[in-house]
Amino acid sequence: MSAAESAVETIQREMTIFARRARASAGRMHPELSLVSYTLLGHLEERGGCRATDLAAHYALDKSTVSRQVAALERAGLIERRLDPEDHRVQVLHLTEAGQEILAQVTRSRRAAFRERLAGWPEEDLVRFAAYLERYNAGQGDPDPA
Amino acid sequence: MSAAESAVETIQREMTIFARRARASAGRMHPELSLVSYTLLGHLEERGGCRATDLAAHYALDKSTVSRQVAALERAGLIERRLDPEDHRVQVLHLTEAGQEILAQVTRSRRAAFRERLAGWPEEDLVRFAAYLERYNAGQGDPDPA
DNA sequence: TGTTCAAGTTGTACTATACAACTAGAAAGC
DNA sequence: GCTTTCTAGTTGTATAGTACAACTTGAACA
Repeated sequence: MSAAESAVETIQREMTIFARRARASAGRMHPELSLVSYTLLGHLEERGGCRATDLAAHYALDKSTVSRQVAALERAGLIERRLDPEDHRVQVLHLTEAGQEILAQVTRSRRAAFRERLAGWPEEDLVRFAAYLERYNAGQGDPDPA
Repeated sequence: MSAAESAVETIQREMTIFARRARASAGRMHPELSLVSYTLLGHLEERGGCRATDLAAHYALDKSTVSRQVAALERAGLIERRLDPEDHRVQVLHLTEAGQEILAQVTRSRRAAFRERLAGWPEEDLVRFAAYLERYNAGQGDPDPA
């Protein structure tokens, strides 16, 4: 096997290991916000509000799944729906203040965990690793072969 | 923010994106074997058989979860249980021939997907990316801060 | 105006998971 | 040697996340 084939093999194995562990540990670490909820809130913050359909398309989730997630986040007081005056089918979702706070808190906690995990890495390696991950995720084709 | 902090931020974000996508696409691509089943079969192959309790410990799963996974894999004819003659509480799990075939087939399919995803990467980058992932996953402390 | 399209919700089902209660067998203490 | 305690595994129950299909409501188009 060439060095390139062997490296692809390793990348597959390690990405799989990571994917398998990720959700469970995310749930243990942040019981107040699942990985999906966290992602959706983050998207809302980044975009400054969007529609449920946009979330579904962007994250390749069924609209019914998003609908229930959104309902739960609204029940929890983390987001609010605003009817689009232009089109009454559309609800534009926005973070509430509570939602912004929880999001910031979980982000801090996740960032601290990653920082600790990556402590001792030389800056040069961190930068390169980050670039590789971005390049991997930006790849075209199937969204993820994991 | 320093370059290192910014890189940690990116690593967190990209690992999260990957983790979120991984399971769904794994299910779509390999409906015959979930990510967990694939991992368990792989472990059995690597070890040449082991106990359900070992699987639970190694993958931080509840023993009841493993018990049901194992039952499903046995129903599907992919593994078999052998009672340990030394200790009648213990069942040693082994891949069947069918299990070996399915595992090999899914491994090939996954490897092809990764190879395609990583097509065009220079060998040097593949090798470095692989090394970073191994280093990340081997890190001590919390199993995964995702 | 009526047909078709789009946004969301709800009913239903399935998978993965955990925790708790249980059974069966092994080991240890007295 | 009997009883208590530990270990391996199963089963009952509950929850989260997900998809698909059927439906409702509103918009757009021909």
